[in-house]
Order: sequence, then structure tokens, then C-alpha cells
Amino acid sequence: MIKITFPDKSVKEFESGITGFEIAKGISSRLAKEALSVGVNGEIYDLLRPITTNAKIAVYKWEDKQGKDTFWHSSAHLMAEAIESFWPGVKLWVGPSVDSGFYYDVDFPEGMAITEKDFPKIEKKMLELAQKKNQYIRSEVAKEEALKHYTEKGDEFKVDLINGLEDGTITFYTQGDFTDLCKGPHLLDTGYIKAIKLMSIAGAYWKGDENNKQLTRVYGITFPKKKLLDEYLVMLEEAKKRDHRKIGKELELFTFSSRVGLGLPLWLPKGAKLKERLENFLKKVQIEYGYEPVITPHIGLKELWEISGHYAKYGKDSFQSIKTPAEGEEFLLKPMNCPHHCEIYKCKPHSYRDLPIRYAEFGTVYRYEQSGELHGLTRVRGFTQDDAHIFCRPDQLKEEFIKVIDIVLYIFKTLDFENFTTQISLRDKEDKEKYIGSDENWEKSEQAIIEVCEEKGLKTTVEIGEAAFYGPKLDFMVKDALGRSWQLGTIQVDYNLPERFELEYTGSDNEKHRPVMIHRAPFGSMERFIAVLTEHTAGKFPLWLTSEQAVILPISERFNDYAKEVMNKLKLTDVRVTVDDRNEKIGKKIRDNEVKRIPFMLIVGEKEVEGNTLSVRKQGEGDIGTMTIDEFSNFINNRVAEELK
RNA sequence: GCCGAUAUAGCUCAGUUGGCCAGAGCAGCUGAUUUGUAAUCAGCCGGUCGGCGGUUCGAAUCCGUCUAUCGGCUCCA
Repeated sequence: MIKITFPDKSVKEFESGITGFEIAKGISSRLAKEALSVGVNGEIYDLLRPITTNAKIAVYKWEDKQGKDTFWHSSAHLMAEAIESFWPGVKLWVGPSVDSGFYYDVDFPEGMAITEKDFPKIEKKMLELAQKKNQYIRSEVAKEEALKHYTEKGDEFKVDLINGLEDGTITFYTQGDFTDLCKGPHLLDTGYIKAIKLMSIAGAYWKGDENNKQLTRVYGITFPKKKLLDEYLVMLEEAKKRDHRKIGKELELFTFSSRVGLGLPLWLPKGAKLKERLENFLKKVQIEYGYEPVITPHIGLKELWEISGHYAKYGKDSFQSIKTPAEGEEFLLKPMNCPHHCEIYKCKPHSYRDLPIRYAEFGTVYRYEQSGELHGLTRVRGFTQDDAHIFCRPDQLKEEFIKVIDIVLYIFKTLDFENFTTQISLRDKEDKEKYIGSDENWEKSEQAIIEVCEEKGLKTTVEIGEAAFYGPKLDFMVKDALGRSWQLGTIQVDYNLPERFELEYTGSDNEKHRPVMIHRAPFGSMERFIAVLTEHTAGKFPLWLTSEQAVILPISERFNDYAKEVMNKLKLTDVRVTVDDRNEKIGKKIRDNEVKRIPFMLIVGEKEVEGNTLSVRKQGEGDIGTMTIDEFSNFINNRVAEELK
């Protein structure tokens, strides 16, 4: 007998070899019907895989991430089966589930290819196969046998996979006529899969290494009900409407020009005002936190980055140097502001009493991103960092780091970013060539970040090998409308640049000491932040931030003078307002300004002129009543104050 | 940079198997209308059909190439 512990902590005894399916059935027939896989001591099992030890179990359904993973992984096998039936001779690499759906990496033989035109026939075939309710059958295979099988088949991919596995852990899964090396788990049978949509084709390097052969990656998604697929497709359409590239165009925030160059955003007046307002917001916060503004040029001598180590690492994949008439003189466009700030620090001697020193600058930097990598405002070649460098004593590091976290959290709270995640990026100790600086300093900085996050109670994930080459970092990530994750705020601890630039301060012991440096950018980049904010708000920016808070709509041209009078009065009280004095009907003006997402519309006609009032209409909601000019002005300014609290 | 798809007016899109001067709606301009809570009417303007080269009597349409965009991969100081 074995002991099974349920999620509610209750314990029951079963015969050894009982399956998740039987346990679920014992609870209710409905649960058995909905169950997709079962968690056994943290591992995910097929429903029919015997459980032979005492275990904590959890039954996973579609609603659970693990359930979806099982569902989509089985779907990947189903797709592979369909693809193999049309293109015999294809070699399969891996087919995992992803956030929404699954993919399979496939190597098509020379001269064979799949296109999106093939999707309908593959989907149809998959549905046919699904309806056969073929069972997914697990079998354990000896390593030698597995190797032999795939060597004979000439499948170098699977041979490579198996070589990386230990004997005794190798399993195959078979459904219908299709067998694949796989550790599972899988659904009971293909019949669970009711709705199928192949999404796209992409190239993907084998093992993620760009020196390797490129395989064809086919993305798809499946559902246990047709209705769920329809809903998903509607959701995708909705998400597209929030795309910052689309809204940016509609609201005239920014544009690009192929003549100016790829990835170099041009801010239009409305976007520029928004960006400026956002910068002023942070400037104000930074003053409270003791930052001091500095301004540095957009270029610097090449030597500057040779000292920092950036040139050795990124020089040849970057914008190339700017030459001057002087022999041998070379400048680089600055890819970051740190070296300039280090030089500012060095302009005079510092006492331990001066520290921490916090230099802040909205610095525009240029990085030559690969062309295929550019993406709207989220990945560009020229962007403004809300950068600052904090030079502090080692004993101040923690406190300073915490203060930076507070700034980031304050910003996220003010802008309603609730669903952010935080990631600690550490170096990969196995791959020391990628990093500069001593082990001791790395240990110190990594430890500092981990401790601080613990103290602040941040829920973090730790990624090994994701650190910057000069130090570990803490990143704040937010998802865009389509669920793609973007890094916004970043905080980095750096012992290396102070070393390289020989930064010093005089301690209380009258000896020279090396300061620690914190790089930080709460927004990350203004461009990316505005992109993500645009998608987050669907272009309905908060009142304090938006360029036009209200627009006055005269009923007819007869009321244009009154409208202008109102506008001037409101402007005196810092309300950002314009007049729509076009010769159009009121319905048309309302519609146009609704589409422009102006938060408030102020309608003025006969009644308003007589009563010296405004009819206020809220964007997306409709008429909210009559106010005097003063009342409206207070209304707006109170709301702005509330938002910025 | 790599794989795949796409490229028609400022924007969103039609354009059948190659065949008359390449179309529509919105935006813009002109005029009429003077309007009460999501589109008033009429007229006009606007395009080397992404660039270049080829096939053809004839190319937006077929082929090649370059560029850009989109979806991924790799990368992201």
C-alpha cells in the first residue's frame, strides 16, 4: 500500500501501482473526465502511469498550467504525426508547449518545405487523427536500443538528444502510427483535442545556436472546445488593436523614416510632450531622492570605451567610429552613459562624507541592434535612458539599492503596472570569459542583490548567465499586449567600472578607497516604457500624463468665441485643453475626439453660454453632467493630484 | 544577421485566369449647411502599384534581385 497526500493535506491509502486516473475517478467522475495529467511529488505523470511510492499528488485540468502543458505537448505530437504523414522523411527535433500553444522543430529534407498554405490540410489531418482517439502509449527503452533505432534511421538530432540522456530514463510515446522519443507526459488519447489552429512558421537554430543549422519551427495552438479557440482568436484581434505601433500612428505619437534610418524613432509633437511629461515626473521623484542632474555629450573618444571594456566586447558589432580631420582621432556614439559619468566623478577628489553621489541624466544612446531584432519602440537603435549612476561606499550599497527599488515600485504603482515580474540575473560561473572583474567582487554584488530582494519581499526568479558582463542585475519585466515580456526597469551593481576608471574617495582613515557603482534606469528606456505603457492603457493614458486632457466642442460656430474664452480660462489653471472649432455637427466632433481618446469633452452651446457652464462628457462613458469652469478645473486638477499621490 | 510571409493614395483596404485612362472608404481641400452627446451633403485633390532588372505585343498581376515591414530564431552593454 502507498500513501497519497492530496492538495488539501488529506491522506489516503491505495494499492501500489494505482494511476492518477483511478484516483481522480474515485473523487468524482467529472474530475476523471476533466483530468489531463497528474502531479506526483512535483513531477508530472500521465494519467495512466502507475504510482508506486508514497506521493503528494495534484490532478491537473485545462485550467492549470500543467494541464495545458500536457494538452499542448500531446498536440505537438499530433501535429508531428500529421506532418510526417505528408512529408515522409522529415526529422523531428523537439516539440514543447509554450505560453500559448506549442511548436515542433522539424528538419525538412532537401527540396521539401512547408508553407502556411499547407496549414489547412495539416489541421484537417490532425482533426481526423484526433477523432480516432488514439491512445498515447508510454514505453521505456534501453539507451542502446534507442540509439540503434535512430542511428539506423539516420536521425542525427534524436541521436544527439539520446546521448544527453541517462540509461533508464529514456521513454518513447506512441499514438496511432507515430512514435517519438519523449519524456512525456501526455493525454490519455488524442480525442481530447477538439479545436486546432496552426499559427505560423519560423526558422529556429538547432539548440538555439546561430552557428547551427536552422530548423523549421511550426507554431500551433489547440483547445478542448471549439468555443475556446474562437475566444482565443478574438482575444488576439483585440490585442492587435492595442499594439503600440498602431496606436502610436493613430494618436500621432511617433514615426520612423527609412531616410533617417532603421530603428531611429522620430517623436511627433504629441509623443514628445508625453515623453517630456514622463521625464519631468521622474525628475521630480529623483530630486526627492537626492539625485543631481548632469549632462554629457552624445559622443566620446574611443579610448573611453576601451577603458570601460565595452569596446572589446561590443566594438565590432556596433556603430563604427566617427573620424575627424585629426590623424588617428576616433569618437564613438555613446552606447551608454556610465563612462561619461565616471569621468564626472573624477573631476574632483571625493571624501567619504560626499557619498553617495547620484548623477542622473536622460541620456540618448545608440546601439546597433541586428536589423531583424528591431521592433516598434521596444527595440530600437537610438533611445533615451532614464539613467543614473550612484557612487557609494560599500557600506551604503544596500540602502542605496533599496531606495532605487522604491523608486521603481513607486513608478509602477503610479502607472498601474500590477503584473510585473522581477528577475535577478547572475553570471554563469562556468563561463568566466564572458565577464570582467574579480570573483570576490562578483560574489559581493550578487549577494547584495539577493539579500536586498529578500528584505524587500520581492518575488524574484533567478537567471544564471543573464548578468551584464560587468555585474549582476535586477530587472523588472512587464508584458505587452500579446504577452511578450519586456525588460523595463533595471538596477545593476558594479565594482568593475570604478576599478577600471580608478575611482576613489578618501575614507575616515585618510586612505584611498574604491566606491561601488549602481547603474539604474527605472523606466529602462523612455521609448520602450512608452511602448509598453501604450499597450497597457490601450492609448488611454492617465490624465496627468496625456497631452490633451480635454477638448471643447462648440455646438456651432456661433459658440466658438465662448469656447476660446473657456479654453483660455482653463489654461490659466493648468488644464491642457484645445477647441475643436471645425464646421462639423456635434455628433461628428464627439466621434472624432472619442477615437482620439481625449479623456474629457466639453460641449458648449446656447445653454452653457447663458449659464456660464460646460457640459462634460467622459471618453468611453458619455455625459456626466454640467459644471462651471472652476468646477471642471478643480475636478481635473484634483484627479491629477490623486493619480500622482 | 538567419528562416518565412508581406509591400497598391497620408490611413484602412479592393483589384478574378497578365488586357481599356488603377478603384473604394476615411483623412485633406472647396462649397452648401449652423448643427445638442459616436460619422450632414456635394464637388475636388491625391498613386512611377516599395526600388531596379527581366519575360511578354502588353505586367500592380509572372520571374529575379535589392530595400523595408510583420512573425519567429539568435542577440540585447
